[in-house]
Amino acid sequence: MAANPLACASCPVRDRAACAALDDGQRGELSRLGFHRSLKRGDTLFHAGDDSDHCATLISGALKIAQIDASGTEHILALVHPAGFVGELFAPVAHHDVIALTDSQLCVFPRRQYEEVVTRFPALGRALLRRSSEDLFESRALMALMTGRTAGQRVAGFLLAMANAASGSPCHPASSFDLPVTRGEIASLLGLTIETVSRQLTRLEKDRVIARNGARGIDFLDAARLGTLAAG
Amino acid sequence: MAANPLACASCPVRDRAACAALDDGQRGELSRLGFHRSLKRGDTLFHAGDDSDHCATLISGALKIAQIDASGTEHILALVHPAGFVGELFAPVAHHDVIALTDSQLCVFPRRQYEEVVTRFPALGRALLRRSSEDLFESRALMALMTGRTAGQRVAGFLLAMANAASGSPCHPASSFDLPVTRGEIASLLGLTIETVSRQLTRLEKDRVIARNGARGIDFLDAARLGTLAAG
DNA sequence: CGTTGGTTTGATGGAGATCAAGCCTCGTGG
DNA sequence: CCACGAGGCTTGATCTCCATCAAACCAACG
Repeated sequence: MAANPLACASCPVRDRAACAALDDGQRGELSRLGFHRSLKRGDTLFHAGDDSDHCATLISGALKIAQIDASGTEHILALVHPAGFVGELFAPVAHHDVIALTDSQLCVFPRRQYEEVVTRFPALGRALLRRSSEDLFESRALMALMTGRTAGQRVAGFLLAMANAASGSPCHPASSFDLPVTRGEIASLLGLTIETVSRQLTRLEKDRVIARNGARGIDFLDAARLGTLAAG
Repeated sequence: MAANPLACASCPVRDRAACAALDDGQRGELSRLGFHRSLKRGDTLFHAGDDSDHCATLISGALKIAQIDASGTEHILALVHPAGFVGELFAPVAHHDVIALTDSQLCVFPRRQYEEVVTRFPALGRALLRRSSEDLFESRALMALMTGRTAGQRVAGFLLAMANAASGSPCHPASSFDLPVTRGEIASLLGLTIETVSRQLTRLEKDRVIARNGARGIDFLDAARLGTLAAG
């Protein structure tokens, strides 16, 4: 949780994150309020129920937004990729847990001061609205991915989504990448069990649609086929 | 699609919708851009793939946001209740269909002009951001409601959610209300089949947890029990 | 090494999908 | 006024996919 001065000039997400909507002077002002924070895999950034007094932009790594249900099982509601924004500006307390899936770097801001900047620089508000709309669209896409689809369709769709996320641009998905999540996390995202996810992956490998490098590495051998499998 | 002048003064959602963030003068300006529109059950407001050139606030009634998958089945991604906002301000084309579930009244605005007002009145942008965040939270709640839960839990949770929506305030849910949706629409929302939804409802009735008035009416006989059933 | 956390594989059972009738209820027209 | 039909709803019988239970495997690490 070291409080370094922010180095926006060399920030890898400087033109994709919400703060990209600001000009240099405005960004400079915002940067004086924030600080960098590093998380290791498994570290918790926000805890459900805590005061919602900070927000953050993800610079590198990956986060999960999750919830523990009444029976103690974790449900992953969303993944956050670099340039993503987390934190609730309107609720007094956090609704969900936000946890690092891999080692991650963030820009963290005190919520109060961030809100004050939002009101002073409406362009930032617009950028947040755009991000929020995109998150909403993504959440609905995930819902569509889960409902009324078989385990095979869900896993295929998930792999395609991760390929897009891995390359940063949806136009040309990566054909070889590492999953940032464990089998259990995939299962939680897709509403399946670990075993079913594992079986679907071995099946895809047997059918020569993908190859696996260790537990996390994925290579697409037949991306087109994967697409038709996902579409069902 | 009659173009009446908007009557904000008597609008039933005037202090809950996004435009509530504006003062009277600003709202007057916005109102000159919009027009009222009535939809009958089943009417389509926006069609997936069409140019996203309008947005709207729901005054009364109920809408569904839906998507047709590759196999031709409709998936309902969200319900919209009065004071809700629909339309995409950032995408060039609509991602989803927006269809009336019951006869509905809306305020419709040309997107271009609405955006222009948003930039001029940042308070409106903030209000939209707040709405969007709430929609996002609701979408995630629906995801949590669907994943890893049995059919009984989903239906119970759905009934509670509808009771809250029917009364407008989450603090005191209605104990007697009409569902705005058909069995098929419930099934689509919950990722179940019509038959399963029907069976769960008859089961709840047999167990004296609810009573049914015709096909759409629901009375809670034992709301507490319904809550424990939903929690699982 | 042994331990630990994640992953794979196998055997079994059950919740819910699917297939197939029958049943209300409302609106239309003879 | 009643017959009729069309949607929507309920109920039953069967089947299937995935959860569950159980055990072995693998790699990293102290």
